[in-house]
Amino acid sequence: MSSIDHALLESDSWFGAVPAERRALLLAQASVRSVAAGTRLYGVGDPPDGLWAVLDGQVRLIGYPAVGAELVVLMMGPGTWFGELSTLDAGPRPHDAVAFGPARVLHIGIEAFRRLAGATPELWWDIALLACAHQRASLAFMMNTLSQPIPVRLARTLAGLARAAGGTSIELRQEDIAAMIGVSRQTLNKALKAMEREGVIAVEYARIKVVDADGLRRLGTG
Amino acid sequence: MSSIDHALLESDSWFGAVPAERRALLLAQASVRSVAAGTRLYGVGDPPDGLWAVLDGQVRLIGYPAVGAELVVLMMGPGTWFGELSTLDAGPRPHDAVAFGPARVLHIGIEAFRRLAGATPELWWDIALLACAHQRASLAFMMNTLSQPIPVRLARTLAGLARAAGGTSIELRQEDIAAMIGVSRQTLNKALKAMEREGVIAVEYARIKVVDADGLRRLGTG
DNA sequence: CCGGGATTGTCAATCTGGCGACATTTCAGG
DNA sequence: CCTGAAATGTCGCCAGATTGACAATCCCGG
Repeated sequence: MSSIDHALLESDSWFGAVPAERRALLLAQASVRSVAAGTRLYGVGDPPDGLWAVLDGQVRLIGYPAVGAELVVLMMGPGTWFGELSTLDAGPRPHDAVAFGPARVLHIGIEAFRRLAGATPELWWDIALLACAHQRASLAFMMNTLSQPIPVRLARTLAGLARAAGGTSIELRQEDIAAMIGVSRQTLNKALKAMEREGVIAVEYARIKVVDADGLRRLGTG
Repeated sequence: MSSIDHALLESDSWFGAVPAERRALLLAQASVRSVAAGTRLYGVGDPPDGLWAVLDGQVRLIGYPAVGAELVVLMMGPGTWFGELSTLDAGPRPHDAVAFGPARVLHIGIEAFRRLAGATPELWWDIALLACAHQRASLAFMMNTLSQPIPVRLARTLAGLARAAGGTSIELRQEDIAAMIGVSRQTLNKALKAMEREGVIAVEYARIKVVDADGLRRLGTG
């Protein structure tokens, strides 16, 4: 357990707001898993298996709007907690959680969580607030994506990805970014190139570097 | 208070699952409001003002993706509860709630709810489950809308509207339905006509009648 | 250091949906 | 029953996105 970076976890706006004694309860029950690239932590329809957090690497939440189609619902970087919805309402998982690249994750099994929450019901309250935060993020995502011109969607998505990655380097194929904002790879490439010409980002191989974060925010307010 | 239709409210999958004694607590604090068409019950950014339910008519949740643009997030018919997100996390309203047509709504003020929940903390649990249900609905909506061909989105939306209306008659202008699935009125009209030719629906003036509910489901599974 | 698979850059052809315009139909109110 | 406002049905045109194709570039493993 000594490998858990407490400062990182507390930097998360949700976990950081959970009182320290309950944070300790959760962490005491958590196990660290190192997973290979592409590992599916859970899948659509699975029964609840507890709470997760990203320690290193990135985890994607992926939905399936239709057979053969994928939609990246959310991309999560270190410090982010997820999996609270099924933990709360005991319903099936609404999406896949897949490790993008090798990752280290924190896992609290559903039985362990229920045991904890049985003794400390405030934990239910805590993850309800996590659910609220994710609900707001979902709504914001819908607003971002629907009926917005592509450059704006792209700017907002990149800003979010950069924040999730905790830096200025976004390690994603253009194809993945295209899927996130719902356009073809070719169209995305054109938009990226246009943004690069404005000096806001630098397009590299399987990577986008944010050169001018303020410029990105400005483009996202169009 | 005698004008509250208990059978209607209990038919809601969330409220119906709340234990009867807590349902009674909530209803005892609720006031009935009759509002004119277009009344805004609350708006984006407002502080929390409690829980609501639709008794008669319809209420739309509307977001604003950009200046001048509207997005109907959710359309709610009689029996539906809403407003739990801000009630739970005390954050600002993420969208407007607007009465479509004259409506009767149930309202439990935020102070009243907090007083109730102070004495009966299980109420927090209850509305957390409501939040979960809405989160799942949001995710489903995202799957429906993003990267789905128009006929599929239309079929799913109509199926949902028919269910919300509690029958086979959907009383909406084509312009409103178009806004819900994010297309122009003209495009929607074309899709409606195509669906009518397949014998699944009947298009009337400011109204859609579902003729073949099974056929609608089939089209929504494309 | 070199070859092959993966990723990106770019083009032309095609298609889809948005938009403006306008005729037609329906409804409500005098 | 008549009239005007609201809603629907249908054009054609156009901007922009998709698709398929292919060359160029990059990275990794042997």
